[in-house]
Amino acid sequence: MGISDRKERDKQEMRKNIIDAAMHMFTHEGYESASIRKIADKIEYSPGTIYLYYKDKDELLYDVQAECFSKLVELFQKEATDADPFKRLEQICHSYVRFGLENPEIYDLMFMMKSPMKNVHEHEDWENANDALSYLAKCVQECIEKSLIRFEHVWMAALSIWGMGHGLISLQIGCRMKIMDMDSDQIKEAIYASVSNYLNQIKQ
Amino acid sequence: MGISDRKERDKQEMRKNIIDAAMHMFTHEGYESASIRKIADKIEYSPGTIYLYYKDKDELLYDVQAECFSKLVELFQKEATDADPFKRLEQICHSYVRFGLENPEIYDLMFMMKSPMKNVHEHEDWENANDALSYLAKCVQECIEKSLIRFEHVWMAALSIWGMGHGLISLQIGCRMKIMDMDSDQIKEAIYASVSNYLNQIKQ
DNA sequence: AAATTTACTGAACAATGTTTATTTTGCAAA
DNA sequence: TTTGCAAAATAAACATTGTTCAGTAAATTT
Repeated sequence: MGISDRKERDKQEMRKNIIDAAMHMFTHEGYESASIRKIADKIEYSPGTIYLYYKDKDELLYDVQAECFSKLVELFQKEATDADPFKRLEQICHSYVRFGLENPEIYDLMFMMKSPMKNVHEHEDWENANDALSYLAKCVQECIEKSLIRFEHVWMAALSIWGMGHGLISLQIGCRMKIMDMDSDQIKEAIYASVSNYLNQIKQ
Repeated sequence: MGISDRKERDKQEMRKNIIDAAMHMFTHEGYESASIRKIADKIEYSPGTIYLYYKDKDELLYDVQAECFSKLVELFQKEATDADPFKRLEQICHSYVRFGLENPEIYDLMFMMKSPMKNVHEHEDWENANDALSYLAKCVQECIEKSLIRFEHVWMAALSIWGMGHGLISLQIGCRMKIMDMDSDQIKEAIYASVSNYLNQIKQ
């Protein structure tokens, strides 16, 4: 059926339209401005229309999140390509930290906000993050196979590395680094340094 | 002046009243239920009254956060008392992780939510967290002085340890651990294991 | 007892996510 | 081309938010 195909295509196009508007709102005006009404305004539709394509805001944010993750994966593919697995691991971490610090609102949506995760139910998996996390996991696996890091289990290594990176980034984004008496630039340097230092500590 | 003293005491008492109600709301009904109106309802005042004691909700949440931090410090003082600095460090981390995993809403308020931090301005310090962080920092300092951990700078060690702990806890609270195909209990075990493992890695 | 300051209220405002009755639109059949 | 119908979009409404403010009650001072 050609017609229902086109209908489906139109629907996807409208969704893309909505996602793009939301994304733009997020990056340029900040999260607080990304209300359903303002997104609707931007694409020149009424607020109700968005609910013909998404059952609620969480579902929409989940799709925006997906878009963000594909940008992160792109970044990995561009910046983390060293043949040596450990160096590649360093590149991944560096890209990840920079991505977080330069795009705090987007990082928030991807790794901190609860609302986009509301529709990822128990025993379902979080598809959005699969590619990005696989990129890390594969690299970690190679590192372990070649005995480049002091870990035995891939998942534990990946979790620890992710944990360290995310911890520092999210403390900064959440303004908790105000406890340190450093200015913003010093803090960012400290975060990069801490992650590098950690990688050196697990190196063997 | 005795009268203005009593006035001040009354004011503090009312604040305590509000904080307690908010805290109870937070822990028992969850963050979403902790609206100004519901807090006002609980203490049997009108919503407007709360604004005679707090200029906005952020300021109120900041005070609730303070209460939470004093509970965390109490926990440290109860559970992290080993004479050996490294063992004490392990106790601190263990208490911190357990506190986070058992009180996700409170942990959120303390370490994740932006709103209570809105009134902590640039070049001001985040008083609420001082005692808790000092507890960690002092312990770390002793560890470094006795060459028990592979770190030279206190602040970098503290930041790294905090970063790792917070990273893992907040990923779990923010539902990001759904990427791992483990159930909730397994994930919690993995978090404890990762933190312990990290401490062993920095041990020297 | 009267006047004044303080404490509190309750209604209103603006903004949010969401639902629904109604209208507009697009398209196939007559 | 006109008619009828289904799909798409809207405008208005609802229930919540945080917050403000004019008015009222209470407490204190004169």
